[in-house]
Amino acid sequence: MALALPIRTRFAPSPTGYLHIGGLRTALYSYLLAKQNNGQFILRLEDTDLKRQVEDAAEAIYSGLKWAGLNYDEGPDVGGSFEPYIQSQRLEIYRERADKLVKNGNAYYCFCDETTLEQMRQEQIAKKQAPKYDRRCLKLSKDEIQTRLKNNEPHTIRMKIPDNRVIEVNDLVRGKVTYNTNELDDQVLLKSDGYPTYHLAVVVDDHLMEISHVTRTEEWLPSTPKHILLYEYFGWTPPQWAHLPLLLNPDKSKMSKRKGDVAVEDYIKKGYLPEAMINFLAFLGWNPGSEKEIYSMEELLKDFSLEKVHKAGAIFNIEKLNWYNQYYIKQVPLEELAKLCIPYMQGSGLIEKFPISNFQFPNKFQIPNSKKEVDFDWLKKIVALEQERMKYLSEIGESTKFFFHTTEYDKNLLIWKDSPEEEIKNVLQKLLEILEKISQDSFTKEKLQELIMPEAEKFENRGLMLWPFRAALSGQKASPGPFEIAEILGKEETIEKVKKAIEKLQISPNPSSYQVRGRL
RNA sequence: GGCCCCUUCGUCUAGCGGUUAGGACACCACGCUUUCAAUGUGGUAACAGGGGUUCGACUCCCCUAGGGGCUACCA
Repeated sequence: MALALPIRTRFAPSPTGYLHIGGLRTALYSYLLAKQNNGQFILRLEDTDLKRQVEDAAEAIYSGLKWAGLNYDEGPDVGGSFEPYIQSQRLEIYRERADKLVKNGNAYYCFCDETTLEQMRQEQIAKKQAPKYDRRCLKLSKDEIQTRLKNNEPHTIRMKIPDNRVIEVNDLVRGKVTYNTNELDDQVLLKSDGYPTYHLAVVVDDHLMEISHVTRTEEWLPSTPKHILLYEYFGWTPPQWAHLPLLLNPDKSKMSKRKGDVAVEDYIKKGYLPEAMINFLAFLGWNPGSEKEIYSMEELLKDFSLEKVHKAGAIFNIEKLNWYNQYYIKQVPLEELAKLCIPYMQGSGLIEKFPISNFQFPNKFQIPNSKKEVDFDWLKKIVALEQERMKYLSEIGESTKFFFHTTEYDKNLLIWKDSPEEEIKNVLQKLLEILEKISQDSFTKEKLQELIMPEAEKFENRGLMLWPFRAALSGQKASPGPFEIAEILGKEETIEKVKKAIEKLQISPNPSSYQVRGRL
């Protein structure tokens, strides 16, 4: 085996304003490859398209990677010995390299403007030819080039692709792929605005930054022969390539913004845990070959290997992500989970926001539009009830709102199966009597259960009492059980809610709901 | 259109010449159960098609079909 060079990988997104979920997986694989070999993982921003500049776009990338635990050793915001890591700050470097290629005859000036090129393309398409630059500027005389340059005519620098050569790409996941240079276009390397295209910049930077393994998605495979040629022109040793399968929409098209949530930020907002996201993403295109499905980052570092990466694209299946997330939510210690839930409770208006500058975690939380104040332990109890029900953290607002506010519900919700309203009312009356006898001090789940269950058992089906009880407290079709809710609510509020339910049943039935109930 | 890549249950996948084609998600049924969730048990469900090679093909080769990517002074 050859002496192994230090492994350096990079994640090189273009800052578009958000971190793409597919980008995160690419970053993950790159990170794993570097870190499992004691190598370095680098972040580089490829902002070479002026038309797509987005203000503060880098921030989403930094924070998304950090959220996922993909800490980079070098990058724009952390520095490193190959600075700068932002391509728009390296323009001189690319210009210099491009000039060198022109000097060596591997590239040439092109003065064609966009309309000329577009016209050319249209004509070629009309003639059913493959659109390709016709090299008209390659035929320009030295003198003409000189005068046009002197006149400051806008121009680009194009790569000169050799005729009829077979270029072999040796890809770590795809094996050997060959291309004939006749199919390649004379790629623009330096644009007329002085910015490099991806192709120039990526080759120059990967070389200068001593990247050993280029991991990127499959869409780049067709341009790899151009990159190989550039390495050759420069006299550099190319890196190893690994072209990863694409992440697909359910309709099998490349995942895009138009077809659903594609920004990591969206998933954070929804309340996905980084552990779940990493585990899920890792398995989209790779698996250990065993039946183990739960993987922490440490375990991934141990078992991940490029050889086991798939070739076919993988559909981003949100159901599976949900399952992973639910699994990981159940693993989080309650104290921590409750803390994680607080921003979501604030976001949905369950509790007041507190100043972010407050480093101190508050002891008391205000409930909006109410004088009520609750403490962290109380919130923790609520979170405990939801822990095994939540698919993602943002559900907490909807599923627990009845603990915080009085909520409206249809009185039919109180009806157990086909029981007459009158009977439900009596049951709730009976329940009320029991509740009133319990002191606030012993208003616990256990005590309530001890006193109420025997009463409920007297009915043919205990649901006759337990259902209306639960419905009265939650006002929801689905919720935790009545005893758990009652304990958290406390005696006063529990009784208030039961009374309210009884009142509902006393109001004369409104005709429409009567019909909805149906006599069928 | 041209070039390239890909193809096992609906989805993520195991399989690397001989398996009752395995697992997970989802789905369905049953159990537990006041609802939901969780959980337990069981179930439905796949080798794109056609040729070869071979004693034997999901596995190797070829063709076809289907899907995807690229084909910009975007990445």
